[in-house]
Parts: sequence; structure tokens; C-alpha cells
Amino acid sequence: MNVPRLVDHDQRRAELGEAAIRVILREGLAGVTVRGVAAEAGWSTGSLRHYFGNQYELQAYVVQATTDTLRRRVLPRVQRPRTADSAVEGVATIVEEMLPLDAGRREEYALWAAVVEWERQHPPEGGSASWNDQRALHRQCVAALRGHETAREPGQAALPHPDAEVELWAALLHTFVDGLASQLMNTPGQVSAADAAQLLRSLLRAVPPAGSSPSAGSSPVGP
Amino acid sequence: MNVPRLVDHDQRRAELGEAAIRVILREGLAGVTVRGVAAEAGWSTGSLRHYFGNQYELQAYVVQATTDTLRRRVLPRVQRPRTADSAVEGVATIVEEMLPLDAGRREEYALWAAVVEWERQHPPEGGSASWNDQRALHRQCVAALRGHETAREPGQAALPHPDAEVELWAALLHTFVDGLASQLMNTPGQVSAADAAQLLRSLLRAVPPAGSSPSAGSSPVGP
DNA sequence: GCCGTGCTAACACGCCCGTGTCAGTTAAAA
DNA sequence: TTTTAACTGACACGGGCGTGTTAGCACGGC
Repeated sequence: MNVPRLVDHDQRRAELGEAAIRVILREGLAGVTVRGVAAEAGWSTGSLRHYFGNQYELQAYVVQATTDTLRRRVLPRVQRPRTADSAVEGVATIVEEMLPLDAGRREEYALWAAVVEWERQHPPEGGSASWNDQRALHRQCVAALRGHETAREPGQAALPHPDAEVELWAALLHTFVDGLASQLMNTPGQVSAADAAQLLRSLLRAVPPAGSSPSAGSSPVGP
Repeated sequence: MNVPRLVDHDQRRAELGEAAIRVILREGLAGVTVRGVAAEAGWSTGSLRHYFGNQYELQAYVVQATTDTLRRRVLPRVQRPRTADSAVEGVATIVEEMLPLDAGRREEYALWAAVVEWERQHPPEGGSASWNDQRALHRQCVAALRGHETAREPGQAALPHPDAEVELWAALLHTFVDGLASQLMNTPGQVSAADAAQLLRSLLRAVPPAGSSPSAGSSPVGP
């Protein structure tokens, strides 16, 4: 049986994925067209369609590739060891790794927003695995936050921090971070990076008010 | 001089605006095409283009009309008098008027998001009047919040609430509300309306921690 | 009744899109 | 060297888009 020249499909697809990411950053997810990505990669549409039969397949692959890229870029920064002056500063530096505070992180957030847009338009139907995976970025962050909160607090390391309370604080922080990111992306100039950093620290100082608990409702947010 | 039949341009444009709003709700701002809006209104493209020479003019008008519609629908609800059991509940019911907690408010938020998207793609250049106007929706809410905070707090009505502190709390709440709205729109099912209501009240209970101030930086957010 | 202007709607042009088809090319196996 | 299957790239089709043009229509004034 003859075996003609064979190209590494996975590598070609990865190459396509990088080109598509450039297209997303330039024109958004709607700009990820068969013709557009092929041109960006320097191919013809026929060649591209030999690897992706559909525009749907192309976009689905690109979204998955973008997800992986983001995980590889953001997670190490979030999880890298820190020597923070205070618990507030420690958590703040973690959270800031995911906020669009400079050009690089703005790119990352734009990519993430494109993934969210895709998953909103194409609900995962089968299993909720996909965007749960996305959310894991924030989720894993607030988990790290929990570690910082309970472990590194110098003065009150032994204070009772019931899981429900920490869970609530994490949910509050998660939501606040979403809002901060939304403001940084949608209305730049209205809130600067420095403003965002200050606001974040203000919230971190305010939200676990040392003694009094914010009276957690029974599981205020889903798993 | 002969004066043939004359139609009320403003009324026709308003009619077009309503059709365009339906299109936005169905297909998003990108669906606001000359052909699409004309078909939605039951006109021909030629007729439409007699009132709007450009797609740009059409979309600009639609965005403005949407802004006005939102103001007319949301502001009265925000400003209506309330008899709240507590300050937290009072502010919560105000803020909830702007959160996409049911189908109607989801529609309003989708329209508002379309306006924000437009203004992000077409920066106002001349003056920052336009989206400042948009932001005024939230802004005016947090102003109402300030009134509630200082006036209606039963137990500690005379406590010193320096303007800088209230300003900071308002900014924190504003950002939190943005995040809550973003989560409700982008990942429904992840956080339900009831979850959002609970989270909001948890934040309101936590953020002004009765006595200790969150140590406001000098003007943490712009005007 | 007639006119002329404002309005209407149909068509045409060029562009970009997704998709299908298919002759040509390439390189590994025989 | 020949074969052959995988790969390439160009073209065509249908459709939607923005926009320009233009013939026809309606109706207030004469």
C-alpha cells in the first residue's frame, strides 16, 4: 500500500490556530472566517478546508486552542510563589494576573472574552465541562486566595474561617474581578489600571471585615 | 410653490428605531443592517435610505434611540420612592432594577451592552458626553445609594460618612454590579437570579463595615 | 384636472462570505 | 521509475451586505 507524503495534521492545525488567534485579536471572533484565517496563515481556502470541513469546526478548534493557550500563559503566573507583605497584597497580586491591566493582559482578556462569546452562542449541551473549564481560571484563583487567606494571615492565622464564609468571600471577589475587568475593557479611560489596583485593594480590605462575618446565606453561589 | 405630501421624519425615524431595537434583541448590534432593519419595519431599503444615508447614520441613530429608551424605562424604576426595611435592602432594591434578573431586565441589559459595544467601536472623539451619559445610569444609582446610605440608616444616621468614603463604596458597588451583570448575562445557570440577589446583599452588608473605614486612597476612581 | 416635488421601491454593482468541485502536484512506497 | 493516495489551489455557485441609480407614485398647491 502506497503512503504518499503525509503532513502532521496536528501541527498544521496548531499553525492555523496561531493565525486565528492573531485574527481574533485584530478583528474579533466574527473575523475568524475561512478565507480570513487562510489568508492570515498564507494558505488557500482549499488547503484550510482540507483540515477543517466547516467554519464551525475551524472556530471550535480555534476556541479550544485559545483556551489551552490562555491556560498555559495565565496559570503559571497565578500559581507562582509569592512573598507578599500582607494577605491583601498577596491576593491582589494573584488577582491582578488575570486583570487586563496592560497590553499583554488586555490581549489575554480579549481572547478569553472571545471564548466566552463562542460558548454563549454555542451552548455546550452535552456536558457543562467546557466553560466550567473556563471558569476554572477564576475559580482556581479564588482557591489560591483561600490558601492565602487562611494560611498567610499573620495576625489571625488561627481565626475561625468557616468554609462557607471563605466561599462567600471568594464569590464576592470573583464577581468584583469580573466587574473590574469589564470596566477596564469596555470603558478604558474611565477607570485606569492604577484605579483598578486601588479599587481591588480597597475591596480586599473591606470584604473580610476581620471580626464580623457577612452572614453567609446557605451556599450563596453554585458549585 | 408646490408642497407635496410630507411625512413626519422624526416619527418615521422613531418607528425605524423600534424595529432596530427588535433586531438588536434578536441578532445583536451586528444584525442592524440596512436590509435587516428595513425588512423588520416592513419597508424597502430605498425608503430607509431616504431617512438614513448611511449604515453609520442608521446605527448612530439607533444607539441614541436605544439610550433614550433605556433611560425612560430604567430611571423611573431606580428613582421611585421606597419603603425599605433596612439600608441594605433599600440599596439592593435600587441596584436590582439595573441587573438582568428577569427577561425584561435581561433585554434592557442586552440593549445597554449593544450601546457600549457601539461606543467602544466608535470612540466619541469630540466630547466624552455620550458614554458619560451611559455611565450616568449606574452613576445616578450610586448617587441614590449615597442618599440612602446617609439618610435612611436607622441606627447610625449621625455617623460620620466622609464623602471620600462614600465615593469609594459607590465605586466598589458600581464595579460589583458590573461583575454581577456580566456573570448573569455570560454564564446563566452558573449564577442564578437568586444567587445574584444574595451575593449583592452580602456585599452590601460587608462593604461598609459599620465602624472601620476601608482606608480610602485619594480619589480612587475618576469623576 | 394638472403639475412638480417628496417619497417609494426595485434593480444593479461590487464586495466578502461559506461551500462544493476538481484538475494538478507532490512524495513515499513499490 | 512508476504508482498512488494525500495534499494543494483555483474556480464557481449562491447568498448577504452597503450603496448608487432610477423609474414610478402620491398628493398638496395651482
